[in-house]
Amino acid sequence: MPQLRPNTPPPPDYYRNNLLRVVEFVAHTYADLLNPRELLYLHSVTQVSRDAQRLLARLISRKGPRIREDRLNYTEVGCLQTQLQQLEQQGLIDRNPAAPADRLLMLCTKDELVAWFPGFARSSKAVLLGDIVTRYSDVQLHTRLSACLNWVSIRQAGMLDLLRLLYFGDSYRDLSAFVLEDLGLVRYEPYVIDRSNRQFDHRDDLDRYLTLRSARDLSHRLADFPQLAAEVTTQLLHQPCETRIEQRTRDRALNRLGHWHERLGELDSALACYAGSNTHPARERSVRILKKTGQVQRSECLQQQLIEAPRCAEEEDFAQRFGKRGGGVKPPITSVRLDCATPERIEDHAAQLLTANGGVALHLENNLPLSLTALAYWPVIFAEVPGAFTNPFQSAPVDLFWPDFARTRATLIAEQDRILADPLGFRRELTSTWQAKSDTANALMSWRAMSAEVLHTILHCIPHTILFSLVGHVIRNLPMARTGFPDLTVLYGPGQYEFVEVKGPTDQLQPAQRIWFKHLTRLGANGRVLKFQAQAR
DNA sequence: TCCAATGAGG
DNA sequence: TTCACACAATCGC
DNA sequence: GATTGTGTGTCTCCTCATTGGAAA
Ligand SMILES: [Mn+2]
Ligand SMILES: [Mn+2]
Repeated sequence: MPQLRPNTPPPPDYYRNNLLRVVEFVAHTYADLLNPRELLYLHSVTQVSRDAQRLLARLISRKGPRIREDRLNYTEVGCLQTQLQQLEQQGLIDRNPAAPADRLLMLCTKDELVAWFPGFARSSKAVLLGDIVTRYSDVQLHTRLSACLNWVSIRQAGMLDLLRLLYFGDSYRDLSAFVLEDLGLVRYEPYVIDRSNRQFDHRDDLDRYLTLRSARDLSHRLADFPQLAAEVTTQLLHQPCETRIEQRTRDRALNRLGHWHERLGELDSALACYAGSNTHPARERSVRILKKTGQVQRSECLQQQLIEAPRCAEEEDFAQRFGKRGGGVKPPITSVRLDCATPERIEDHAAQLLTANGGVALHLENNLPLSLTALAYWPVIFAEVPGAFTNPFQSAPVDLFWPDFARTRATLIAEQDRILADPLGFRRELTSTWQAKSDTANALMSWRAMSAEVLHTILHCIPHTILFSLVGHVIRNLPMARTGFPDLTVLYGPGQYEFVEVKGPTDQLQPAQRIWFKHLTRLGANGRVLKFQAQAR
């Protein structure tokens, strides 16, 4: 039930109510594991006046970290100064807080800088800013700017990050999720939140997660803090992990650190990182390093382990091919000379070429297998398995991309397969789900790419046996089936179709793409690579 | 004058 | 932050 | 030609206004 219209003012309490919903959910769900400081923060938010809450909700949605007071024009907030004062007294915002000079100056437009700091050479804003910074100290600039304008910043922004994490289950979404839903742009599956399986059961779980996340963030910015690499490495190697989310976060950070050490030539440290990680591509990297450093026997031994007990498809493919040039299975390749310079995307060029004599080429990539799987197994994906739905606004169960997703739901999948096995049932299930769930958020579904028309053409041209085995493969192997599907789905007519991966002159088939071709062959589907070769001169 | 980039907003 | 591409450097036959 | 490594671009709605820099 959309309650918002674009460019039409929402009810005065709209943004405030969204904020309070977050606060109430967190207070209700996690009261037992929040510390006194955090509880006090929640209390402060609920205690300030209605108008102050309205303003706070607006401030939270602004970019920050510093916001100019003269840019706070909100009709629903009465007496701005009173509310600012109250928010400050409650410790929720700071007014005119100190900050590095260049940051403060960025609050001003270029025209304002010219007016307020006369005597500086007129040039680009960046240069002007640099000139002013070298002339004044941070403190001097603060007093000078305070005479011209006022600004505020949200205090304890970390508290709001925590609120977002506990409400949404991740840190990527924010209060705009409410708006998108209320505008009717996104719908959400009406699942029931599993109150007996919280995302974080004890304070320890939360703390471990936060520690891991900061380590992970650091592993992304090692270039800025190279001196911290060693410390983070040892910390991660000794970090206990209890849940699989923790394990995965830790593994990915370790893989990143390993890669960093590799680039610096610190191969022993790299090996240590990879040894502590249970996730691809840790063992592949180890095989390479061992080979490169002359430890041939250890390298081959590990490679043998990968072949005998691969942890994922990528490992298996790597182990089969490493050291054997031109080894492994190869998809059929058609080579074409690239005669004219093509300003357009190479995939579009290929699409035109392939459909010159009729048919339609769709640039869907992974959207084809994933969206079809979403439609075919919708009830399986949103089945209320214990612990799968712990937060509002989920577009998938927590474990959608975990290796045992399908095992946990084996019975449900088998039931759904009985419907899908029949060609008519398959078609009915997909089209009716499309209509019933249109625009409902599903991590596998791209509603834009898989329009009703596209879906009908696909069902019309690709044989049922192929589609059925394709989605069956995907739902059972989501971690690997998520990437690498060929660029183009080309539909010529009933029973006449092909999946085409387009390659430019310098492009090479990627491991994930090779793996998909392997499975397409096994499933009996038509697939090939269309390679454009540079014009010989 | 035009334009791309950015941010605010529903 | 993700995935896939573009491009460069190197390897091995 | 195959392989490996590295850097990059486009994204999670869509529209409007503002800003700052460049083209004309
Ligand atoms: Mn592609
Ligand atoms: Mn391609």
